[in-house]
This record gives sequence, structure tokens and C-alpha cells, in this order.
Amino acid sequence: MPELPEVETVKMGLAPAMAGRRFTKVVTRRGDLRVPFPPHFAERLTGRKIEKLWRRAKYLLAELDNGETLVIHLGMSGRMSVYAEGKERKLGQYVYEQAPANAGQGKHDHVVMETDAPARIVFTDHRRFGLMTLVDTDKLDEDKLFKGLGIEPLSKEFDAAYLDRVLKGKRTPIKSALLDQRVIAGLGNIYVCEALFRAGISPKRLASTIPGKRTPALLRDIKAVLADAIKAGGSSLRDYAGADGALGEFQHRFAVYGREGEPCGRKSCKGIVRRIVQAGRSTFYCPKCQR
DNA sequence: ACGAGAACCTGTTTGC
DNA sequence: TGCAAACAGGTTCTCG
Repeated sequence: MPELPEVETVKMGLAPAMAGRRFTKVVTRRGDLRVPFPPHFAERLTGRKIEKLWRRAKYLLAELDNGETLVIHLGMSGRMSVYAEGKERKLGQYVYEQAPANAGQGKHDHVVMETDAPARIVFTDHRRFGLMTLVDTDKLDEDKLFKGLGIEPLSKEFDAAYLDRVLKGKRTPIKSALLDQRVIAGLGNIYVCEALFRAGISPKRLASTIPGKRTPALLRDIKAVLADAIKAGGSSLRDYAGADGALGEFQHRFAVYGREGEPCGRKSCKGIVRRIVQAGRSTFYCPKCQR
């Protein structure tokens, strides 16, 4: 479900309820997610203060005051809901609704966490591709979830030289290369399609044919589409919403994603958006202006 | 070693 | 209307 901009949006929505706060109560309701809960998960969280809330790739990370970091991945369908305890409350820039009596009681509500904000945070994931676990903070980089991850696309280290280098030897289509988290960490199906459209590059083109002249445009458009999406609060498809329940707006600005059969939006281009399948995932593109 | 495809799981939409 | 197939924002394993 969520790609980098959505995870970034969720992080912002969680911050007032989590950053600098302490877990007062944690209840786990079912543990058979992609990664099972670690032993004594709820007990290890309870009473801990969250020193820092941050994001790496599509992972949310809450660094605790005991040397452990809570790691959260939302998979395809994961969602975090934040409620105020007691009555509706404004925390930071967000207004959180009062927690309904049944908040956290749903069939797919897997973890309910309370903090001294005071707030109740519910992790819901009906497909269970997501995960929540604990990792030693000083061993994060060596953990198998993180050690293979590529560069952060919004960092200044992600530049034309890096992009040239990682694409050079790749025999796979550029679409698949950009989806590979070992190359760039955080891009997903939506934003790869949108970035390739902006850059005028065919998703079918082999990655190794990009380095050189076309790299600067692709680099610029990857960064731009992510920045635009974050500014819009991410994309809300199906059930995705920010942590305060607000819907992102970027889905209204998709140029190609989910628009099969519609006219290409680029002015003076008469192309029709096509859908193809690459590596088992839908790709949307304009065959006329993406070459 | 690398890349394509399947598998993981549930819910919703689409097509006959 | 009803049922089955297709599809969904991700990651990881297997196989060639």
C-alpha cells in the first residue's frame, strides 16, 4: 500500500502522539503478520519513551529509551489510526477524534498502543503483509530488514552519478530497476510510473540505456514527484488515510497511474494511457510520449 | 549472480 | 443476481 510519501505522511500524523511520549499500555491482538511479534513485545514497549520517530525507505522507526527501536512496515494494506483519549483534542497541527469505545477491537486491528499524549494508536492490516518488531538500535543497519536497502531518494547523496552507476549494468526494464529497494529505497508502483511519465521515459526501456543524457531528467522527476506527493499528504486509494484520518490528495494528480484508456495529459500529446504487466505488477504509461 | 514469477492474505471490483 | 476471476500501494523465496 503505502510508498515513501504515504509513510512520511503517517509519520507526521503520528509524531504528536508518539515523539517524546511514553507508552503507557500496549495490547497485541494477533501475531501472525509477515514477521511474528518478538517475545514479550507488549511488555518491552510499555513504559518506554520514544526518543525519535523517523522513516527509512517504507519503514517507520520509533527509537526507544532502552536501546531498542520499534520497526513498523505497513505492507500493502496497513494503517495507523490515532485517537485522543477522553475528548477530541488538538495535538500539534492535527485534530484527533475521541477514541470510539470499539477502537482497536476490529477484526484486523493487530496492535493497540496508548501513550501519555494521551493518545490511542491502532495498527490495522487486513492482508497482514505488514510487520511490527523490535531491533537493537545500534544494530539496525545490520538487520536483515535494512542491510540490503538502497539510497534514500530525497537525500542529496542520490545524484546523477549514483543513478548512472546503479543503472549501468542492469539488464532489466527501467520500471523494475526503480522498484528494486536495493537500488532506491522507498519508490513503489505508483511513483515509479509517475516519475517515468514525467521524465518521458518508456517503462519498457532497459535500465542500462538510461545512463548519460537521460539521467538528469529522471533524477529530477523522481525527487519532484515524491516531494509533490508529500506536500499533498500522499495518495489515498481504497482505505489509506493519514494517521489523523485525513485523506491525502495526490491521487487526483496522477498523470498515468490507474488511468488506462484515458488520454495522455501532456499538452499536444494525443496518446492514450496503456496498462501492461511487468514483473507481475501493473505499469501505466503513455506509449506516445514515453520513449 | 541475476531476473522473472509465485507466494503470502483478505477485501473489493469486474465480467460472464 | 450470483459466482468466479482479476486486481490491489510490498517483500521475499524459488527456480531457471
